[in-house]
Amino acid sequence: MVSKKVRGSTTGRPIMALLDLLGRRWVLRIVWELREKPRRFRELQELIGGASPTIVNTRLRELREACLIEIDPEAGYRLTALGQELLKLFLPLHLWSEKWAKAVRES
Amino acid sequence: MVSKKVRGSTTGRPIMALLDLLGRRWVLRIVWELREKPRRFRELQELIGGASPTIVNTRLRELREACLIEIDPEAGYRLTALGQELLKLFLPLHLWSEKWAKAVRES
DNA sequence: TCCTGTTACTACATTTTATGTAGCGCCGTG
DNA sequence: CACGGCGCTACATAAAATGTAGTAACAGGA
Repeated sequence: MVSKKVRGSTTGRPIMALLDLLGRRWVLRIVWELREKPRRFRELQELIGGASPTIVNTRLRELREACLIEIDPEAGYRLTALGQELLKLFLPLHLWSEKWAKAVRES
Repeated sequence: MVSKKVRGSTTGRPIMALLDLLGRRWVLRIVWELREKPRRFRELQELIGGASPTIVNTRLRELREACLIEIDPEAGYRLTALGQELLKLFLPLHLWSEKWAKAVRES
């Protein structure tokens, strides 16, 4: 039973489960920080701004259960093929976020 | 001062502020549920699965401050032009989530 | 062998955030 | 003027995240 019941997603619709997973604190950030190369636990923790090890570990576990990241004992945590696909969908956010920040600042 | 200090995003980099905002509980879900048409407060609350009015209101305020949604007194809450752009970036997620769910199930 | 450092975590008390339920004030209809 | 729908707000309880400390495994050096 890999697709364990995720918080509030009782519909069974994948998009809801995904939005729920990605909407948890630090999850988007973790995936983002793994975009370049694998990272070790502590390195990752510092990159995302010093979240507690408790929650970092919890999220890493959830992401592993979701097949988005995996552990390479040689290199640390890295995105799976699936995780990389997801990241690709998110890359345009980087560019868009600049535009957004500008618009918000001017409002 | 619109770009108020968001949780943990001290870098000033827009992408970090954006990931932080979108990583808050219910935010992705709210944007998603506004994809088709404007929704009223209570309607939205039920669509996303019955989050408390307290938090729904908090998130709606944050999203308004981020210029992603706005209120139309006639119709309720709706995405701004900026919000719709963001949503467009997320639409591929819908299709991808099906593939992801399948892969996770088989793992 | 013992010391030191690095790794990935876990424990737990405190603080922050979300929930659940109730209810308020405003408006339009009958 | 009662009624229902609207967008909230109040507040006590419950859940989640933080901060700090510490554990256990492994590696290299004296």
